[in-house]
Amino acid sequence: MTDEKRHAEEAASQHRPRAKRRTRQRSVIQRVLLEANRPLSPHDILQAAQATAPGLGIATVYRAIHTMITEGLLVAVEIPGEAPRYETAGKEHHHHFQCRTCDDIFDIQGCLPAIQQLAPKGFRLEGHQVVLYGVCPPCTGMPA
Amino acid sequence: MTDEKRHAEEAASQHRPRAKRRTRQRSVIQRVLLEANRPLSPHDILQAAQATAPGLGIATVYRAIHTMITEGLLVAVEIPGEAPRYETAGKEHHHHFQCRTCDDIFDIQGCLPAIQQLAPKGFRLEGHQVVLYGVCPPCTGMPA
DNA sequence: ACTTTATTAATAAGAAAATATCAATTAGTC
DNA sequence: GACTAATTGATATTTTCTTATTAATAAAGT
Repeated sequence: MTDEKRHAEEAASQHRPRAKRRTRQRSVIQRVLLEANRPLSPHDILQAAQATAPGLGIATVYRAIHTMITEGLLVAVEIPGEAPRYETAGKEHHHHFQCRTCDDIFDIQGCLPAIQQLAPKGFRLEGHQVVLYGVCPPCTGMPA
Repeated sequence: MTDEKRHAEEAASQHRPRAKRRTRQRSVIQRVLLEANRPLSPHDILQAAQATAPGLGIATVYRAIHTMITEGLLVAVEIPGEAPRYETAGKEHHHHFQCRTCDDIFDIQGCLPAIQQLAPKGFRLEGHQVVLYGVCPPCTGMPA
């Protein structure tokens, strides 16, 4: 009856999972995102993380992304016509730049308060997003 | 030999297709886009056009979109996290508003020249896009 | 070290958008 | 009105991205 009793207790304790484990894969993924300091796609993350964690699978990347979003560590960055990227949460309001050569996304500081004036009468403005397009420093031939 | 001669002529004339036909379906699709005066998704177009052209298929909508883009009558409008919409070409530079209630996209007149200052040093700025989010007049309870 | 079970890697499956296929239809021409 | 080929409608297929499955692995507690 020991098993049954334990099961009953677990059920009573609202199906509490043992605990979140701190795995090597998840640590590597987190570090990759912190060091990149710009939005990365799941594939970007996989590529970068595999340097430190060989054999890492794409499913694990997606699972880690979901977990980290739930924990408030990551936010999704949506760029027109592109699959979502992800970057570390907590940054102050900012926008993004997409390089037309390498397709990478970069953070852009600053905003335009005047943007509040663009909404026509009758439209309730709740938020906005600015995306700049062009060529990033590396792709223009600059060292870094 | 009449047939062979005609074929030869056609081949010589660079495989010229007989002509673009002005079909009922394509006319209806074009009218829908003109009257909407805002970006529509292929599904939006299908829905609206079926009122006038019962039995219209989604494939025809996609084909018409491609044709019209090639002819310079339409342009694609990409909104973050959304499938592309399409609107009539030739409008002057403008941006878009997405309603968080109905997901519809609306044209927004005006722009922000100061946006040119947002690109950091080293980034070659070639274009930009602004998307406003909020609630459109109909969804706020306004008649129209 | 041993046990438990959350986590992983590999891959199948799913979801959504767009395209290809093909017999039937129809616009444009004679 | 008849003819020819572009076009259509219905549907299968492809493509891309994401999630589910499952046996094997490996954290964390004892």
